[in-house]
Amino acid sequence: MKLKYKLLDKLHNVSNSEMDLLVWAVQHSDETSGTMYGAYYKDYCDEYDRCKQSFYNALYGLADKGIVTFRRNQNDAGTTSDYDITVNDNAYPWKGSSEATYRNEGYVDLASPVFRSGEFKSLKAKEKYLALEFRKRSFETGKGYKHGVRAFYEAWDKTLGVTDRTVRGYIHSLSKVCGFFSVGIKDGFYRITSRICFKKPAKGQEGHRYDQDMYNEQAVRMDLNRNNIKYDKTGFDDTVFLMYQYASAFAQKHADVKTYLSAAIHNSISGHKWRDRSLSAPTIHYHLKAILDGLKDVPETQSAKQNSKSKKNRFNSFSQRDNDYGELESLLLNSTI
DNA sequence: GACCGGTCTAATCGCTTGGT
DNA sequence: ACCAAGCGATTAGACCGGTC
Repeated sequence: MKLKYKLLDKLHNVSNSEMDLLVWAVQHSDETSGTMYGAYYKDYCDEYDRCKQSFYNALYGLADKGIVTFRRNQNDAGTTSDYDITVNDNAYPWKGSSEATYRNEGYVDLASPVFRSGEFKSLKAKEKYLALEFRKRSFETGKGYKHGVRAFYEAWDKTLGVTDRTVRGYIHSLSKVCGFFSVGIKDGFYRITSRICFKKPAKGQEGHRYDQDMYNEQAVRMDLNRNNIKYDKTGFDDTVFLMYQYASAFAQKHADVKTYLSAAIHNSISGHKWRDRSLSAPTIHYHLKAILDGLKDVPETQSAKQNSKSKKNRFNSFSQRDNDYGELESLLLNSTI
C-alpha cells in the first residue's frame, strides 16, 4: 500500500490506464517485495471499467518506462494466466527492523480512501500524478505545501508539459471538484494542504482495513481465478473471512492458514468440470476444517512458544508462489481423514 | 462449438491548445 | 466562455491458437 516518494518522478507522463494499473498493483502488493502476485487482467478491467487491451497497454507501457517488471504465470494447460507485477524500487524488505534506511523512506499511503474513491479514478492521469505530489509535499512540510505562484506554474508547466491554464484546471478539480486538497493563494504563495478525506477509518469504523487485508484478499482472488471458480462478493468475503477465523487454529499447529486455505479452495471444486465451477464458501470451510483436524497436534509447551512468537507476523510470512498442489495433496493424504 | 488469453487494427474519444 | 484542430489514448471487436 506504500508508494515511495522517490518513484513519483517517474510518473509525470504515464497514461491514465498506466496510472490505474500502478495504483492497483501497489494496493494489492506484498510490501516486503513490492510485488502484486496473481494480477489478473479481468480484475483490473472490472475495477477500472476498461477493456482488456488497456490492461496490456498499461502493463507493457509501465514496463517500457522502467516503472515495473512483470512475470507471466500460466498453469500447465495454459488455461489460466496471471501476472506478478513488481513495482521497481518499491520494496520494504526489512520492514519492522531497525534498519533506518528502509524504515524511514517516505511514501504515499495508497490505502487512504481517496485513492480508492470514484473521484480519484475519474481524474485525468496528470491530476492523479499531482494528487500524489501534493500529498507528498503537504505531508513532508507539515504545514502544507507552499510555493511562490510564478515559480509554482513554471515548475509544474515544465514537469507536466502543459500551460498555466491547464495546471489551473488540474488544481480546480483537485480542490473544488474532488475536495482532496484545500488550495489558496496568499502573499504571492500557493498554499496547499491535504483535507480530512485522506484519513483512514480507525479500527472498528466502517471501511477499516489493515494494509495486509488487501494482500490477503488478493491471495484468495488468485486461487479462485486459477481454479476458474466464478464468485460473487458475498461468497468472496465469506471465503476471505475463513482465513481470519482459522488463523490462530492453524498457527497452533505450526501451519500457515493461507497455504491450507488455498488447498481447501482447490479441493472444493474436485469433481466439478472446468466450466462448471462456482464458489461455495461452506464447501471450502468444510475442507479447511478437515485439513485442520487432520494436522498433527504439537506439544503444548512448544505450541505456546511458537504461537506467541509467530502470531504477529502470521499474515506477513505467506509466500504465494510456493503452491505446489502435488505436494499439498500428498500432505493432505498423509494427514487427513 | 464455446470459451480463454492475447494480439491486431480501425474508429472513436478525450485532452490540450490557440484563436475567438 | 466557446470552438475546433491536432494527436495520443482508448475502445470494440475480429482474429489466432489453444483448451474444455
